Amino acid sequence: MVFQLTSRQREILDLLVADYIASAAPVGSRTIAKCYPGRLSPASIRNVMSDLTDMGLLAQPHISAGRIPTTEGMRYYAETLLKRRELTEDECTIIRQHCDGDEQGISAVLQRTTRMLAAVSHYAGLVLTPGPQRVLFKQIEFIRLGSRRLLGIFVSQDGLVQNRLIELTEEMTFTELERIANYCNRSLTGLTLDEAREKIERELADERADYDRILRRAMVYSQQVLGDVPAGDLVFDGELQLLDVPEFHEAETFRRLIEALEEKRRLSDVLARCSEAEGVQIFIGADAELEQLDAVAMVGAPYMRDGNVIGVLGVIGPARMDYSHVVPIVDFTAKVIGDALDS
Amino acid sequence: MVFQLTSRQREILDLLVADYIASAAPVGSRTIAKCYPGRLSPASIRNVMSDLTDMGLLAQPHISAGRIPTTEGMRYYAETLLKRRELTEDECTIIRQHCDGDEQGISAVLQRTTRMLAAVSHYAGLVLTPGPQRVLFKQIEFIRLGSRRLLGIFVSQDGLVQNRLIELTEEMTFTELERIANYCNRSLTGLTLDEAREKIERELADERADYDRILRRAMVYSQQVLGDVPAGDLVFDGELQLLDVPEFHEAETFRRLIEALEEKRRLSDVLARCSEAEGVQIFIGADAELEQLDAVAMVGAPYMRDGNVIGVLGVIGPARMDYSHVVPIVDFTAKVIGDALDS
DNA sequence: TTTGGCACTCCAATGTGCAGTGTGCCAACG
DNA sequence: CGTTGGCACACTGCACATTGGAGTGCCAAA
Repeated sequence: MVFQLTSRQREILDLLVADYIASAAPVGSRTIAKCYPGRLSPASIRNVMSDLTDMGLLAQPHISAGRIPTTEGMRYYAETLLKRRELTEDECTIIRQHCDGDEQGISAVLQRTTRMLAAVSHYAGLVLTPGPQRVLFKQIEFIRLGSRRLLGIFVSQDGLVQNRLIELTEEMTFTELERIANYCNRSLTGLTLDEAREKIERELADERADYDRILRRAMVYSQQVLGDVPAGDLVFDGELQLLDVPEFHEAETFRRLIEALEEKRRLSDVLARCSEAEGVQIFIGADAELEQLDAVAMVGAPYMRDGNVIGVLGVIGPARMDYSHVVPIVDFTAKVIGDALDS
Repeated sequence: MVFQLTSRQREILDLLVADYIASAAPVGSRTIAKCYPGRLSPASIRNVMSDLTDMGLLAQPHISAGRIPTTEGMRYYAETLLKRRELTEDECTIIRQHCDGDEQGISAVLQRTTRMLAAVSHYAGLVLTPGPQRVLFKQIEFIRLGSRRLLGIFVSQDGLVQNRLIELTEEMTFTELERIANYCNRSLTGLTLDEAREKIERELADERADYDRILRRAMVYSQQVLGDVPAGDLVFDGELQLLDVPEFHEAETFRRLIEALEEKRRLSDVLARCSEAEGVQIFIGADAELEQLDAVAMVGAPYMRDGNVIGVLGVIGPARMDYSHVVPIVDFTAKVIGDALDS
């Protein structure tokens, strides 16, 4: 829905939302009048507020209370009125420090980023790690742990490491293992995880490949290793900080929120939508297709490696979030992460 | 402190605590009288309760309310009066299923165990993984990721796998790497992690070892890999279930609890005490040296491998916990885990 | 179009009364 | 002497009424 608002309506909506974000309480006409630059009387402001209510941008909790923005109103605010605050030097430094990959692989970097997002925003931080379409196969190796045990190790191009124990039905010599690893590496290098899995499927289905018992093993083992890679995982941190937010003070509300977040499947859909867009996106309430979570909002941005979107990061908090603060944080973090990951 | 109670006093304390555990509310004399086998009048029971109050085993929230057990009273109950419930067949099966190592290494098993403990007890489950004195070195390997990058992989005897990326200052050939790995494995096998680290320290300090540049590298690299092993880590699960407990309903209380749990250092001390004892231990309130956590209790038991205690597992919940249920769960789980880990 | 005034609505805080539950003490009982 | 019933008293929790404050909507005047 597109709204055509007069400049006065916009101004008042802006002031009202700003006040609501700070106070979490319904805002009355007098409050607005006090800080209105044009010195309008409360009565005039009431008229405007009444119009905005009719349009569905504001609502009253009860007949004689102040107004609070509806989800629609918040969205209009976020899309049209929001003024970004500049980040301080300190904040930039903190973000850069935490995202700086100290060469310990992408998952460690992303984990630290999640924590940093939570700390800087004071809400919950989240990061969606690259999905199987994005993870690039680099190398697979097999280490003998005993006569009948293997450790399979997968390394992605960004340093994601995954290992899996494999129980053998028959012994394998060192040279056989070497041959297996070589074969896998030769035929899978450069593929995405999805493509690699598919290729393995095909080779296993292909009867002719049966001619070499060893190569067949190679496929079976790498299938096991690759099957375990938790690609597209959703990492959270700082959920506890949401307890400080009045909206989630009550045990039951907080619990429902956390449980909804745990249900990662659905959240992933939202994040997928986010990764198609460019730059920061704001999802508010029902927008996010998270039923019963209309008090919740998410600020997310895709992050890239070498020009391709590979994941999403962001912040989850109350719909009444301090967007002017959070948006630049998320935006900047996504950029920094991208730079850190670029090869 | 040792209390000498008459059998009547014991009986009444038992009934009172049992009722309090079920109701979470102060218990009056009439309530006790109703289910008292010897058919005493409320007045007589009041006398006994008054005595128990003087002894510090019971307390009154206010002058004319029922009694609730003090921490001291709970401890007496746990140590002297507690009758274990037998586990049902179902519960045994569930526990066995979840502890059954499907050969994916000790950390996966312990993680699943934590979750299971939380699910079965309806409180928070916790597991302290083996510390550096307990983890046995089995193998270390180095994989070339590029001309100047290594992946170091450490495998413990129980299948704990740890990997670390290592940035090289100069190239290494495949054979050099092989020599390094062989040297490490030869000199460290069978040691505990602590011993291995110490030995590496010593060799590095020893100037004579300088005669071989390669062997010196071996020590430096393995030091990096072993340094990363998160030994003695504390794993939690099901904290959210504590929100259902009336004691932790309020945001602030719950928050403090979780924060105290996160402060793992102090908790580890308690767990260390637990691992020195044999069988299930119950820590209630200040007992646990966790200030401001007098409403909290922990039921813990050490678990063993091949006869040696290597870690602790247990349940954290309200002091008013259903011990008769939780104690056998923790006890049985520790035994099952021990069996699963025995080689 | 803007403004001040006024009646009206509703919430939140406060006070009051009352029923319920529990204690402590005492005198009586076996 | 331990046990019991009775009684005065204490405190909570709930329902209910009262009040002050904040806010709206509408209207008439500027």
